[in-house]
Formats: sequence, structure tokens, C-alpha cells
Amino acid sequence: MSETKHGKSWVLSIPRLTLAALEHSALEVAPNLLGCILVSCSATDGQITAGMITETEAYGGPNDEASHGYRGKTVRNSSFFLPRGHFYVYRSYGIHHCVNITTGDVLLKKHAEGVLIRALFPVEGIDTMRRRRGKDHTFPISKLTAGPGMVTQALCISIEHDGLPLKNATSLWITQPIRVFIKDAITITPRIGITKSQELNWRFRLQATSTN
DNA sequence: AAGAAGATCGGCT
DNA sequence: GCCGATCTTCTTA
Repeated sequence: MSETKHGKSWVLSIPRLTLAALEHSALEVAPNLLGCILVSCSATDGQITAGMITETEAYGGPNDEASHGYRGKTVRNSSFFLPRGHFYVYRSYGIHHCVNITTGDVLLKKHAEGVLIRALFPVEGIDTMRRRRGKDHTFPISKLTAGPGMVTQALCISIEHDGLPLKNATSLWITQPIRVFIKDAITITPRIGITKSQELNWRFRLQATSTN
């Protein structure tokens, strides 16, 4: 266990996800990130916040019109074109941020691709998350990080993390999965909030539990 | 040059 | 369920 100013931190002792785990297509990696823990150690307030990934979406490749990389590289999406293992953070609707992790073979990658982290189940720093989200102690844990904009707000993820490599990062990283899930626990559906390529079932969600 | 759309969220009806 | 907030990119609505 590692010490923080608020006591022992459980998540700091969990091994990180290896780059090899990201060296596949986004579609293959997206379900594999379910059960991993996204950990944030904020440079602003030093607080550790973390949540188990419960919902992901794959984006990218040559035929995904919903992908930010579909029409090529721009200033905004350039991090999406980085090799596997980098965070791509963008501003959504002018207000929120969304966080992706890039995937793909480091040598063969021809198109931008990555996994959007859409939801977490909080496991550490819950009071900090509530404060950042402007909620009081009565706010249900299961709704704290139940959307991509909420995830970044609760974990203090913003443009400053855009392009950050997760290897050796001290402010933001992903752990190895802490549980093994049976295949039936994962629900596969079309992606949310898009108008193009809606026919692709590229969204992966852990089945609802007793807590949500 | 101007307008629409977008990987969202929260408040209001 | 609908709408507004607010910023970047793409299209010409």
C-alpha cells in the first residue's frame, strides 16, 4: 500500500496495463478495458481519484465515419494519431472533455484509432469526485462517473493530458483489470450520441450490478 | 463569411 | 423528452 496525505491508497499498488495490451485494434481493446482502473493523481490538488472502467466505445479505422480521425489529422485531434498508449483528450460540445486511449500496432498503424472511456465505477477518492462534480455526500456513487464528461470532471482530466503517454505517467494511467468477467456480463450495443456509422456495435458495457 | 453539427450534461417541462 | 451552454471543425444548409 502506498501512503497519501489521506491515508493508504489501494489503487497505487495495482500493476499498470502493459502497452502490449493496447497493441490491437480499438475494437479488440475496448472490451478488454472493462474492469481496468483509470487512476488520476491530480497535479492541481494532489488528490487520487480512480474508477473501474464500466463502459467503452471503439473508434477509428478506415471505415468509421464517426471517428474524429476519419477525415484526417487536425490540430484538435492530432493526439488521436499517436501510437498506442497515449491519451487523446478533446473538448466536447465546447463544455466537457472526453478521454480516449490510443490503440493499434506501433508499426502498422495507418489510421487513427482508440477507445473512448465513457463510464467508471468509482473506487477511490469518492468525496473528491463529489466535490469536483459539485455534488454533496448524498449523491449516489453510481452516478458520479456515468458519462464521458462526468469521468473527466471527476478525475480532473483536461486538455493538459492530451497526448500524454500512459507509460510512466504520474498523473493519469490505467491498471491491469482487477477482475475477470464472463462474456455474458458484457453488453454490446451501438455507440451513443453519433449520427454516422450507427450500425456498428462498438460499445461495450459491464452488465448492471446491484449498485446501479 | 456565416452557419451547422458534434463521441455531452443538467435543468426544466 | 427538449433545450441551452459553448468551442472547434467542416460545409455552404
